[in-house]
Amino acid sequence: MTSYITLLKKSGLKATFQRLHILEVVDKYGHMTIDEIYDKVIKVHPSLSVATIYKNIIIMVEKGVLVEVPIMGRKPKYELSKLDHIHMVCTQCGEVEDLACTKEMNQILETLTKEVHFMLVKQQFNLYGICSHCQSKNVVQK
Amino acid sequence: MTSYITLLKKSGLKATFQRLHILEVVDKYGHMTIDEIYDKVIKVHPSLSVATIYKNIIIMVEKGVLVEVPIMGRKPKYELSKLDHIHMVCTQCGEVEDLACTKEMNQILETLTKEVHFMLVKQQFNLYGICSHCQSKNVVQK
DNA sequence: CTTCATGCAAAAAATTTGCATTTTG
DNA sequence: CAAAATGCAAATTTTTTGCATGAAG
Repeated sequence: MTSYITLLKKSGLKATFQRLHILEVVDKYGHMTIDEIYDKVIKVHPSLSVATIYKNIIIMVEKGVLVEVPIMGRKPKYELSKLDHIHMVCTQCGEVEDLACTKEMNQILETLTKEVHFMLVKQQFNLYGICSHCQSKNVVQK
Repeated sequence: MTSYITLLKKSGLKATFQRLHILEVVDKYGHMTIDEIYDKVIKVHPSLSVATIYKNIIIMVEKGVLVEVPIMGRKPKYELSKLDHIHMVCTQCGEVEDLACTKEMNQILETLTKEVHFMLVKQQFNLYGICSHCQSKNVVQK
């Protein structure tokens, strides 16, 4: 908790309970949509208003505390800022899992973008498929 | 034009003027948001309704004719289906350019996902940065 | 005690739906 | 012709805004 406070203050934001709860929930679940965050936070803080969620997500993304993870065919999710990594999106259950980027990949991308004079700042990789959990569920059901 | 007709019919969709215009516009500009598509198509087909745009984007994505390209902090764009490739998104002008995937990258991803038992079906890579065009504009302005 | 954040309600924007009419194959 | 698609208007859903009140530093 105390680390979230530091994080917010470093970013020039006041450490309100609403923000702390949002960060806690996002951290705990890894990747969440706005309404998933709202549903979770309202349980521990029933007076929370949707407007506050929206305002906070927006400002925390602006300040770099959160990162928006856009996903094909679904609502975007949000995660805590961390080193660039790969997202494995399960097209069945919608869950997102992280995978570390390899050094080789980063080098390849650096080379490729340099060739076309694109000033690379950030990368987002989404892999779509079926997660191991859904795969085993599918086998059982058949 | 005639190839779009074939494409639609192969996908089990009737080749209406509305759909042909949508495909033409998306093909011409590469990557477009729903309202960009609407704005362009309405010029050649003024009676077009927004509902038709939505219905068609949805069904053409379902049928695999179009692909949704989700983008951090912006509305999703749509493109014609083609081999997986990398998107370079300019954070300044919002334009999206394509970059071919390399064989090495695909192999790395295959290995990585196999390790964690993720059944990989499709990939989407977004690189965010400043396109060469905006870079030169920026220099001039300073 | 000043600045910033919240919550509420209203407004605006984006998307979806139902249905009568038209178009396509 | 039958099936599918369109256009319109209304209904939902999602997001944004303004402002009075309350909390944080």
